[in-house]
Amino acid sequence: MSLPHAILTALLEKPSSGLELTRRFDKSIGYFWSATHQQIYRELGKLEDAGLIRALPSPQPTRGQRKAYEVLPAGRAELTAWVGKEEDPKPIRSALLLRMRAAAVVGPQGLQAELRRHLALHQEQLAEYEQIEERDFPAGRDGAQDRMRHLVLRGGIELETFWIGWITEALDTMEQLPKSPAGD
Amino acid sequence: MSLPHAILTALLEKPSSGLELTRRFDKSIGYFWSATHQQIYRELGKLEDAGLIRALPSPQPTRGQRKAYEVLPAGRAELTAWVGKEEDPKPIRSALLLRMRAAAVVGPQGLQAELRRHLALHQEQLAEYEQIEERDFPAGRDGAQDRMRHLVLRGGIELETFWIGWITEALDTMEQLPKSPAGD
DNA sequence: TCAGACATGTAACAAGTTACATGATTAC
DNA sequence: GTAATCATGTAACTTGTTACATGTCTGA
Repeated sequence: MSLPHAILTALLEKPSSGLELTRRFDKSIGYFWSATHQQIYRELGKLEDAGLIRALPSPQPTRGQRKAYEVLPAGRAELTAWVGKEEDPKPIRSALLLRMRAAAVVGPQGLQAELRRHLALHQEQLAEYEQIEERDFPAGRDGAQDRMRHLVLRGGIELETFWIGWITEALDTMEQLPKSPAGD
Repeated sequence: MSLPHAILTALLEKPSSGLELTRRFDKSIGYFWSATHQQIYRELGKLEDAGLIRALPSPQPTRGQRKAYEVLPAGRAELTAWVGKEEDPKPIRSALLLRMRAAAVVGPQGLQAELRRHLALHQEQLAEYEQIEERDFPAGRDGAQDRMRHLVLRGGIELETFWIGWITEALDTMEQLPKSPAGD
C-alpha cells in the first residue's frame, strides 16, 4: 500500500498532472518506487474519490486534456500518519539470488554472462546516482529537507554498491569453478 | 515470473508436497523469494498442467491427503534455460526509503521509532544468517554446489548489513535535526 | 468421539503489467 | 490536413494477499 503515498509525496512536492507524475516516477521517485502511467492514473482516480487530492480547476478537463492535481488537507494527514506507522520490512525478492541457487542445482550455464551484464547496469546506475549527489547535495547545504533527501539518495547509492560487490564476488567464485555443471 | 522457477528449484533439491514446500519457503528459499501456501498450490497446479512436474504416484490423492511432486525433464530444461536468460534487474521498491522522502515533506514524526524497530529486525535477521553460515558453510567445504549456495547466503548477509548501515546513518542524521517538522 | 494438527484447496480482492484506444495540440 | 506528440484512459491479464472452507489423521 505504498503507491498512493508515493503519489501524495510527489504531489506535495509539486502539483502535477498524470503524465508529469509519470515522468517524475521515471526519475527521482521511481528510483525507489517505480510505477507505470496506468497505475498512476488508476491511483489518482482512487485518491480523488477518497477526497485526498483534487483536480485543480481548469477549463474543461476532458479526455486528452491536461488535468493537474493538488493534495488536500486529508491527503497530507494520511501521509503524515503513514510516515510513522508500524509496517514490517517486506522480505527480499531477488531473481538474481534465486538464479544463483537454481544454478547450484542445474549448473551455471549462461549465468556468468548475465552477472556481467547486471554488473554493468548497476555500475551505470551508481554513476548516475553519484552525479545527482554531486549536483544536488554539495557540502554545506544542510537543511532538514536536504539532509533527509540526501539520505534517500545515499540508500540508493549503498544498495547499488552492495550489488556491485556481491556480483563481483560471485563472478570471482564462479571463475574458479570446474567447467562441468554441478551434479547432484 | 520467478515463482515457478523457485518451486522447480526447491522440488529438484527434494520432491515435496505443497505444505512441505511452504515450510521450506518459510525458511531457506523464502529468504530471497517468499510465497504463501495459496500461491504455491496455485502454481503447482499450473506447473502440473504444463507438464513440468508430476504428482508422485500415491494411494488416492484426494483433498486433505498429502500429494508430493517431482520435476519432469521438461521442468529441468525450463529451469536450466531460465538460469542464463537475459532478464533485467527489477527496480527497487523500498517503503522505508519512500517514507524517508515523505518525511522530508511532512516532517519525521514517528519515523525514528520505526527506524529503530527496523534496525532491530535487520540485526536479528543478520544474526540468523550468520548462524546458518557457521553451521552450513564451515571453511573447507568447497564443492561447486556449496560455493554457489554460500554465495546466495552471502547476498542475504550483505543486504542485511547494508540496511543496518543505512538505518544507523539515518538515525544519526535525524538526531541532529531540529525538532520541528520540516517546513516547505 | 472429538480436539488439534496436518493438508489441500476456493474465493475475493489488491497491486502490478502489457497492450491498446481515444482525444487534443502543434508543427509542417 | 496530416503526422507527431502530448495526454488521459480502458481492458485483460498475472502476481501477490487475505480470509476462509474442507477433508484426513492421530492421540487423549
